[in-house]
Amino acid sequence: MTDIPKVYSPETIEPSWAERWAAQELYRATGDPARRRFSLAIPPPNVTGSLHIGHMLEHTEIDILMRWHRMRGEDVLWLPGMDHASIATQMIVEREIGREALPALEGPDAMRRWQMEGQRLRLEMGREKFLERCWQWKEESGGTIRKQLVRLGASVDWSRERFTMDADYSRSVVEVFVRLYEEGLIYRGDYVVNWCPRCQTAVSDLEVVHEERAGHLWFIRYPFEDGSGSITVATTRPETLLGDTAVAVNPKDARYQKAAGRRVILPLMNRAIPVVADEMVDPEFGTGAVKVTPAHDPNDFEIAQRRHLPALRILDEEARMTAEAGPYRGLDRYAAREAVLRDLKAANLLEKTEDYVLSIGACQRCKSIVEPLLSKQWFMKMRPLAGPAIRAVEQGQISITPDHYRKIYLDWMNNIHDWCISRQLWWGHSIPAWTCNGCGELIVAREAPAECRRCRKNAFRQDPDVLDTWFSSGLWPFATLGWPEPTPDLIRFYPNDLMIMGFDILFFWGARMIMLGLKLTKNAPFRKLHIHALVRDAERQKMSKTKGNVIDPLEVTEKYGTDAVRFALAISAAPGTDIAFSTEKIESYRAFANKIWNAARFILMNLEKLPARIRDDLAQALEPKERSFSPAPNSEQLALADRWVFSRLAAVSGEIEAALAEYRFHEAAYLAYHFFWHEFCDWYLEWVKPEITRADSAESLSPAWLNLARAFQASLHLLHPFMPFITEELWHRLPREAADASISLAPFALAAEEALDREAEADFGVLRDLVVTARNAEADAGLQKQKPHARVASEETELIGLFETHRETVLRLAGLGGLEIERGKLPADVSGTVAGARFDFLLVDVRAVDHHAERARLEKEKDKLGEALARAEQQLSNEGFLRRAPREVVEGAERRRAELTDQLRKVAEALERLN
RNA sequence: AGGCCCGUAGCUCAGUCUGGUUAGAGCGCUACCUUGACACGGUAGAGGUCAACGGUUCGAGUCCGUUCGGGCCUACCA
Repeated sequence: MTDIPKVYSPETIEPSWAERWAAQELYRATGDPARRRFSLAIPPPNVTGSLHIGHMLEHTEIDILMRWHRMRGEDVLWLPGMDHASIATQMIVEREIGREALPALEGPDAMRRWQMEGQRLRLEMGREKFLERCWQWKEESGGTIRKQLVRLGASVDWSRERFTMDADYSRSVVEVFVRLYEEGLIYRGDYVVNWCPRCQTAVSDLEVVHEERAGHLWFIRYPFEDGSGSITVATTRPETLLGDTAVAVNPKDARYQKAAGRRVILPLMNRAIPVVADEMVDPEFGTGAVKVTPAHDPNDFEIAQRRHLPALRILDEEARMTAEAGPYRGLDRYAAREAVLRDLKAANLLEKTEDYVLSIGACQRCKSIVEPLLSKQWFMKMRPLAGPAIRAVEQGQISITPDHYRKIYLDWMNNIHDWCISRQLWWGHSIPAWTCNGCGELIVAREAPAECRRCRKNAFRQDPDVLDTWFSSGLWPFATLGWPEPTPDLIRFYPNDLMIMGFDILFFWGARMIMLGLKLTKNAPFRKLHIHALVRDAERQKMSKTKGNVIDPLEVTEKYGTDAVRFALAISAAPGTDIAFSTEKIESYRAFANKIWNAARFILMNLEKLPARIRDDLAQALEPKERSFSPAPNSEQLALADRWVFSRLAAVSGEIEAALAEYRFHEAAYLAYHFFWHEFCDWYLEWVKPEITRADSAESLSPAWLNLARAFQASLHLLHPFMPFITEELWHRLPREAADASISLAPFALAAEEALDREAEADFGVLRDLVVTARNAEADAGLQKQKPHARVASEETELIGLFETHRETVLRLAGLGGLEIERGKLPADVSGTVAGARFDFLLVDVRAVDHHAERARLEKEKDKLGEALARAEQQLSNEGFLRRAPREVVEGAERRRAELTDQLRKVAEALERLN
């Protein structure tokens, strides 16, 4: 029986619902062709980490939409999964291995030492063993993420879970590589790439984060070979001079007309190198002459290609000087810089040094300064892929929201560069390329070749590198559905209807998915791409572990309940604006959950008092068979409230749906919040309270009960996408016929559109105004406790009738002892008369009125009204306004003027009486 | 170097695209209320020259321009 606690404790109900939803496979997509489908693939979290608050926002937004679409009767697929996070996972596993080997280490340096030791041990243990460790890690960490998703109530289809390194998925990856290679869109070559000397791998442009740092610009003299003077170059990296193979000047630069074609002696190395002319050189910068180091600078590399200059690699994979650096061999890049500068100074070749702020690139993963390095890598040609991806967005096959991300996407696409896709790592998809041991032939194939097509030998070595993780993630929307096989799922659910992601991976992932999807499936991978906000802390700082301002979703979930956290996120999620998040915010929506709980508690407690037979009838009446509710005819007093609440339900449902359709989560959540708290609870529930708390034993289900139960149930449905747990729980506590059903599979909007009732809303509104006017008057008079008597008068016959009908309700809600209802106006000379637009109101027998406070209040009111009136009059006396403004605006102003004049007059009269 | 976003109540933000009532919300604050769902509550209230200046317009928080302040992104300036 009614053992409903006064305070809602989410922890007592959430975990069990979460498990039941998953265990019952409630969210398994049916594939039922009779229903409209709605599909979305989860942005796969990394197996490396557990979920953070940003994930929770993402999953909240997605889940709201998925639940909403499902409740609209659609066949919804939300496909879950994870990606293998090549570089990040490898780092973590290395560190683990290092930690095991050196358990005694501690202190700030421990991590780094473990990492180095792990890297060494990895090479020692070999590829196979290391990968075993990675898989082991993946099982553990992946399990954690899965548990978190379940706990957060994400309505995903677990039967279709995917991992980017599943066998089927890996086959898709190989297929894509081979196809693109055969088409010439993937190629291998020697280019200057971003090399991370710590991770020991190439990384793509996007994986390099730029940062401004204070540095220097060194001016170095390169003497002409013939001894006639010198040419001065400016550089931020003097140590790379050891690998210079030319000096370049702009051909149009008058200063260097005679220099081009001559030779200079490379300082310290005493090598003669040419001065070449190349357009790329900016005459404005530095001295207008630039040293050319083809193996360590992408620009220089291009110059070298054009001018047929050799490339000398003076730095190795660990950023130490190679044998090419002669006497500097073995030095670290920064030690080498010191040595070079010292020697230049000694040789009097360093002309000057200037302070200079330069932008420096660091590895996104480990923050080491990346080194531009010439090496053999695999690349994907992006221009041919970008064209269709630009058109798809420009022509609307894919819509990107909020709108300004569309422009950012197009801008990036239009300036795209080739993508370095090979990584010198072990954890990931091996590149399906083999080199013949006999003749060196390169063979790219779906499977290991049996014999060389050129020399017929049968010994090969496979390319040791793996693919960038984003290469495989780029296939996510279709590879998860079985592509390239035409599986039923692929046919049914591809292209996806929607993709939601954070801005930080728009280029990494979103753009590449679009390009690859269009290329490989001839289809956009999704029709809509929505970019969600970033969750920041209350001071709008980015959350980070080092700052210690992170909000851990599981922690706050346990403390405040998933529903509260979800709701706090949703109601803060205005498109295009970052979210300032705080536990205070969560607390206020925990209060909302508590409010819902207590409304239910009230209803359920009274429901218990009804005879069992009536409850059975109610259970039947709550089955939404016709998928729409409207108010059952009721007593005159209650009918208005019923009509009103169903009208509001119908209107609010529509507004929420409109907001959700445009990803205005904040608005949708607010609408549900405001309706439930400030309409359903504050007015409807209060209105019908006496009727349902009455203890008499009814023979049959009363319309009051039927309407209340239905309105409450319909409210739960509206709230369910935002607060799945509490709504599911309460929905089940209502009398039900089928115990195994779930609110998540029931219709979203239960109130029928026919329930929209403007007349009921208007009438209810006037009564509400009367109650509020009375409360105001009582508060002003300091009489909240006394239950004073009052008079109300109106010149409208209908209002008189309305007031008469609802006199009892008004008395109760306003806390009045009695109410005279009169036709006409109230005498203006009686102190305390409040004039509304449609009625006058007066407290009678008011003794202790604070005249001073009353006067102050009235003065203020008068000023406010006066200002508003002046504005209206000014507008109406303006001929331009009368001539040009639309009629309804002018009429509105006229009406306002009339109302304000009336109100102002009454306030002035009241003031006069006081004096 | 280019581009984007933001500046509205003490705090966090809606509202600006599509100009037109007396500019809203949540939290916080003040007063009153232990009324039989809820003090994670109820009732009422205080609090804003919408960053500044100029322009367009009958009318600007909303459109345009400039300035100031804050944040972000892209880029091969050696």
